[in-house]
Amino acid sequence: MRRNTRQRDAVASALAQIPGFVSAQTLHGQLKAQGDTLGLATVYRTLASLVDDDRADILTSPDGENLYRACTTSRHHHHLICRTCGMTVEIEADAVEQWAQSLASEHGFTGAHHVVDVFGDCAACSAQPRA
Amino acid sequence: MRRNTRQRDAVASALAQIPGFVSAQTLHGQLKAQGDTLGLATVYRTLASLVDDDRADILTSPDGENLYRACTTSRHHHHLICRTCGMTVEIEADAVEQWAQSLASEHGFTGAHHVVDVFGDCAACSAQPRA
DNA sequence: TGTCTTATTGAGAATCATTGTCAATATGCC
DNA sequence: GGCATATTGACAATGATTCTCAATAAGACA
Ligand SMILES: [Zn+2]
Ligand SMILES: [Zn+2]
Ligand SMILES: [Zn+2]
Ligand SMILES: [Zn+2]
Repeated sequence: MRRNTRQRDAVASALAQIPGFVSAQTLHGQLKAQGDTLGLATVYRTLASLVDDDRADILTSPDGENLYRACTTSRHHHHLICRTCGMTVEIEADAVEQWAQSLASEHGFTGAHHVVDVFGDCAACSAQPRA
Repeated sequence: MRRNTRQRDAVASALAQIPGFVSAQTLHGQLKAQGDTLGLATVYRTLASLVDDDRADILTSPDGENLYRACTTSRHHHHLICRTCGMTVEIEADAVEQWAQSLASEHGFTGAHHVVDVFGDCAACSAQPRA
């Protein structure tokens, strides 16, 4: 049974207030900065459980860090991510799901998962001069 | 200037003989097993330079490891990867390319790149009992 | 409300891929 | 051959993530 704890709420609500993806480390830092005291390991565990419950998204940044984001929907979806400001658009694309599914089965693969993310510069960031 | 060394050749040819993606660690292990002596750091550096020269592909596995593969084509493509044995199928899917492209432009994104990889267990590995 | 079971926490150690250090070595150009 | 320097390798260092395990607290139940 999953118990409700102060820490779990703190992590979930902190995550919900952040517009883009954050790392566990950063989230932990922000929580501590605002007075919440909780262990880093707890943040990792809580984020993992949120992902497990489809209440958060996870993705690996180009430099190998795991980033998390509160899900607005629990349905499977993909992302369009601004590599400059981190702004994220959630994407649902049945065509891609079906493509991935049939691709895997055509080649005899089972238990297929897929990673489909699009990175670019959003309209706002495209208009800015280089950072 | 880039110099040709025994180690670079060893890494490049070892990589070329492997059908799928391998980690730097694994490749280093195989090289040592076949008698080549070279440092792990050298394998990392050489693989990075191969990627830099577009002579190798790199991707990050679901568990955060960097995997490398000798490029057979310089054309843009995706992969269907066995998470057990690393066997890889190269995929070209214009539909996905167009989808990603139009998705990005619909949302005002510029300079879009995408990550599209499918992981699963290949037919051979699916037939095996659990490792 | 009090008790009990056990999920959860937290501080720090441990893991593990990857990168940095730097003296020793080897390559390409003359 | 000789030189400048790119490269190597053994090892330390980094850094994110996970593990350990005793202490704590959530929730069920009486
Ligand atoms: Zn942006
Ligand atoms: Zn999908
Ligand atoms: Zn396989
Ligand atoms: Zn593509």
